[in-house]
Amino acid sequence: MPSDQRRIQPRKQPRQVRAELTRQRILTAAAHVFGEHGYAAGTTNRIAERAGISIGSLYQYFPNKDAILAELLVRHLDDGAAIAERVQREELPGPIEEIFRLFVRGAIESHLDEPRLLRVLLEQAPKSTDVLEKVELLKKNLVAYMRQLLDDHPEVRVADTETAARLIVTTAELVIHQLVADHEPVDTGKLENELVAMLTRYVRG
Amino acid sequence: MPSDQRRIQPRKQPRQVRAELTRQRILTAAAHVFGEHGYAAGTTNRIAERAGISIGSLYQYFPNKDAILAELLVRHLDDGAAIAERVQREELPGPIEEIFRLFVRGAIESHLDEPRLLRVLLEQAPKSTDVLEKVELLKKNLVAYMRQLLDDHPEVRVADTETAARLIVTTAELVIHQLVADHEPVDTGKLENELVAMLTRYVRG
DNA sequence: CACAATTATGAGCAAATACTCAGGTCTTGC
DNA sequence: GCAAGACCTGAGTATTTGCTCATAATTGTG
Repeated sequence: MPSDQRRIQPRKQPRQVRAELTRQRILTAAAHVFGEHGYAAGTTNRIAERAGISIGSLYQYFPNKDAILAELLVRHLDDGAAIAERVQREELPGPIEEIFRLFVRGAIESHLDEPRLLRVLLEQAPKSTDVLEKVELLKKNLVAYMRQLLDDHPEVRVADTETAARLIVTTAELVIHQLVADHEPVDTGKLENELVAMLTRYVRG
Repeated sequence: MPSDQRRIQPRKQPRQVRAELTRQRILTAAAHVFGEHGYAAGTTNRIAERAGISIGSLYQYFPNKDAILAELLVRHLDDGAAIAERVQREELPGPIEEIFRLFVRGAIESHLDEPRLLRVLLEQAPKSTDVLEKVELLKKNLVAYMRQLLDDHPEVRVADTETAARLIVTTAELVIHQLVADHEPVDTGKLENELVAMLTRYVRG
């Protein structure tokens, strides 16, 4: 007998084209609404209204409100993981500045559309065990990779590479989230340059 | 005729000792509850329960839920402003590293108790015009001061001091918020050292 | 002690909102 | 062209929660 996980799985797997289309509409609308109103004020009825469907349809594809936000978050995390892997797969004999630049640029790019949503995702996302683990895992991987990079690269001159790696990953993540979604957004080119400069000079000592 | 601002002012000014004591209890309880459950799930009934008073008493001193969180935020901002002023008033002919250290240490210290609350304050605080302006003002002052510092100090070698100042203030604020409240909190001494090192090396070029 | 002002109480109201379900409409396969 | 299943609808339900108000308890004052 299958375990009781009905509350997380969607009610129906879409089998017709219009169904998949409805699903997409819901997610797109949810991204907008959550980004605009935050999680609490982003009501399911508002999402359905924006998507141009009825509230009933929404609950045919998502068992509850959390599941919608969870799926948006998972998508973003998968994007981030893909970017990180891509960077890690490339050859990395060049100066550490170039490696930092690849990371920072990738991170900035993945935050350009829907910047407000992403802050909501990470700041107000319900602390449901499931997705939070995924967040932690991705971050731990990033920190671990960063630490190895610091350990191996000849240019690097910091003593505590563990703390340094954590600081670097945290800084890049937070600053990008904040400044991209800011009221008076910075020029992303400048942001990239300055952030890369800060990180590079830091590890060079 | 006085404008209709009854909804923001507390219902009563405390005139007896026990009243002021009740007010404090409410704020202390609210700090705990908001820090533990977040803003939305931090219900007024829960706050009253934790404070050991009735829900009615709570609404004798605060006109609504937002006002409680607003007062907590204002208190924190005033603390921050006081620290910033104190640092700015001191003589600053020394190396820029020492100035950064004063700032960073002050910021870390003011986040040591109730670190979770502070994240809630800045991340989920309702965007009520009133308090948000205070936040923006404090931040603008900090950025302005930092920029002047960068412009004047001989050690500094960054081209765009405006962007640099913004990056520095944002970085310090966010990283401290994040890492102090983290699941596996960093050693604050290490955090101070590494953060100061990063900022210093950045502006020295 | 009297009695007025201040403070405390908590059951309950009104509004918001996540979610259901009984019954429709559209698509598909034969 | 016609069932059968897939999809959609939206008024309504159950619950949560911010907040009120009539009443009671406590404190200050003469």
